[in-house]
Amino acid sequence: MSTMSKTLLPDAVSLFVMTTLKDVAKRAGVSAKTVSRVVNRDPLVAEVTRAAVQRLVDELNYVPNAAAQQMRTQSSRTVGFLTDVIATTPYSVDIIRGVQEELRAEGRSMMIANSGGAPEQEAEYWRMFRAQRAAGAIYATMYHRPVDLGEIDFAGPLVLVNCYDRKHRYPAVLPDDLAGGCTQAKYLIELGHRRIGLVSLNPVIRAADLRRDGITKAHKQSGLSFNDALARPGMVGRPGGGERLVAYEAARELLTGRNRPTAIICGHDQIALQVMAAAADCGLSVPGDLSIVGFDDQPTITDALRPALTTVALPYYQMGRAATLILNTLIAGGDAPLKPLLVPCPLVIRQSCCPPETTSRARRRRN
Amino acid sequence: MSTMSKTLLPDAVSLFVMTTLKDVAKRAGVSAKTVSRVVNRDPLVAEVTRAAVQRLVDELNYVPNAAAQQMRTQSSRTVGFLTDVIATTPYSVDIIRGVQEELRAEGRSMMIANSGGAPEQEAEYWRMFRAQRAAGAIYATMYHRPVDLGEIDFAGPLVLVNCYDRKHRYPAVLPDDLAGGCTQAKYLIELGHRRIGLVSLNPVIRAADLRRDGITKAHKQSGLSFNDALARPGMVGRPGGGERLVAYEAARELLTGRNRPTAIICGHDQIALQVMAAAADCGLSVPGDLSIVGFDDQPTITDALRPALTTVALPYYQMGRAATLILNTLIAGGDAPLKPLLVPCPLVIRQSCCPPETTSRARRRRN
DNA sequence: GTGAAAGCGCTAACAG
DNA sequence: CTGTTAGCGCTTTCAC
Repeated sequence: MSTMSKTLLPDAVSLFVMTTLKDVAKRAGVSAKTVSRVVNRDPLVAEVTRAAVQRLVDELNYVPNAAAQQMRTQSSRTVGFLTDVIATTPYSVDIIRGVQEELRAEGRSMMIANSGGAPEQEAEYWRMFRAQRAAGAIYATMYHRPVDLGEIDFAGPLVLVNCYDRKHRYPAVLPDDLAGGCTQAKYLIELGHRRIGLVSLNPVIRAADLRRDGITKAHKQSGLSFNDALARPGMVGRPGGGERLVAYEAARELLTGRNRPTAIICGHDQIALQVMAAAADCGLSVPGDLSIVGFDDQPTITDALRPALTTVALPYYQMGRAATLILNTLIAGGDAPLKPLLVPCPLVIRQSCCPPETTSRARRRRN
Repeated sequence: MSTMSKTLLPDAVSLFVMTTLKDVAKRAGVSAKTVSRVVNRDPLVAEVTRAAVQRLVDELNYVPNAAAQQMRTQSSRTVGFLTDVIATTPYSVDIIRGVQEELRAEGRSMMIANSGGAPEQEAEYWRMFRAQRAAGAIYATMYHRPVDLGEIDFAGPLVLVNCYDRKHRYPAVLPDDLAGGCTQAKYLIELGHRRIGLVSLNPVIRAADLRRDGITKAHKQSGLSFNDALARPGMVGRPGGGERLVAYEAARELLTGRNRPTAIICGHDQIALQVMAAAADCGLSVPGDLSIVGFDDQPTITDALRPALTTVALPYYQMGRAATLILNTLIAGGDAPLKPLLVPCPLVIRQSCCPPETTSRARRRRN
């Protein structure tokens, strides 16, 4: 049995008359304030009263009206979450999961909006967050990039995820792409590879540069140097409009050219997918003849590939949590780190890499 | 310049004192009600007054307090969106996009929550929606399945997406998996294939049965019959815990056995990925020696594969929109369809299928 | 056309 | 320990 009854407003917007504090108070024979105390766990209530009221609260299934609470306390438990293009990189939605997990811990709720990248829609949603009097907001992009937020129509604390404001006005949480690139290269170097190829992200993307720097750094740390002749872009065109995968062709070039690499670092798992296809078409076995390491760790690809793909994970879930922790601190009046928080990208070892020497032997062992 | 000023509550919860109706009214030298009229586009306001008030509204950047509106009108523009495990099937988040698109058209906002499948958390979130006095709710699962919602602590209208209540108490929007399976088979049959294999979804999943029925139906319609001996599960184990891909092994069985199929229908794109790997390892070229058709249309896989994967799309975005249209109708006091709404799954033709006769010739043409 | 008064459900401040 | 009063920001009702 529900305690709500349905009625209709003139404009046919449905309305649920729900149990109120007063209802509970009346039935309990106490004042509204006492019920309020019980519901809010105020210890200054006699145990007998508390129990009696609580019983009625449960029985009537009373849930306080958040709007009324918000009005009275002048404070909101709602946080706004705004994204550009949700789900272009599928697992980036894990950011949402992470955010929600932390919000839940603080008893906050999340109002979500997705602008599709259109500035007018963004403005509309900031306004919506303002209308809700959101206590704070998180702005997330679906790939790592700088953003121009301009003058935002929202005055609460704001934390950026996967992006950063060019003017550094807001705290940001970013994947540590430089270290990630370093991790990719280091792993291959430690396996013994010396001719390492790169089929990179779209060069116009910030992560592409950072990863490249990481790869160079890893080589330097081992007293080696990365051979630029073995690097090719795996994607070209404008991101979010006409971007094209050319990793297959790039990989074929690398694999049929002189000085064929024994391992290839990929800008992401889709690129790895194409590099694997190119290897197969060149008659090379993976990892026997060619080791491949991806980026992102998109389970639908990495687990499904044969051999399963060794990759570096984008820690979206952790980034969502980290951003929310910062936001919670800001809402509570605390301070945020001045510099972007870099979240590490862990290596996920599967079956697509092995030492270069043991080629045919390793391959046989594997079968 | 912002019109908000920041202060702190005793418990350090931040609060923004924002412009109110009264502020605008005072500055405009009119009553609060008049400002309310202007903001709500009530035509019964003198044009001069309207313009003057509007100017101040813009200048002070006044946005009505949704909580106060909700209290006074006893009606909420908020809709709750609850999911089980967001992002296990990556593109299922497109449901969110679809929902949001339709909500925006109605000026509603969305409160999102994700239970991870835990019943206690679900209960917590229904409570949260109740606290917000949400006008309605959408419950979405990340793969097509029946759900036991039990007694839900929410009395507003509820629409299910990608799932249905065993007791059929709520309207549901589902992908038309039967027709989808039919589409897969029909396409191959029309290309001329007569020995069609199937590497299916986990048999415990409802869609597996429906698709199978569709495949059988397509064969019947062409006066053929589907050969059960060419069917294998591509996934085994409990979904959402220990589920394993075995499509590679299944495909090898089919491809090395007698009566080798000239085409394989896959339960989803990851399965197709493994089938493609198996084909390559058996020395078969795709589509020359073997046509492959997937399901889901996960762009990260289908566009990245070489050859690009012909597949049947799961219409998540449309499903989200359809569910929200139904919800909007219900909120407005209208009726919902009694039977689940089946959304068609369109065929997306790429490069992984061709007629069976032209094997080697087609292959050469393609290169 | 416009304004004054009342009240939605809740809690802060204070009184008892 | 418990109750009373007042008011958060808005819109409904009704009067002018």
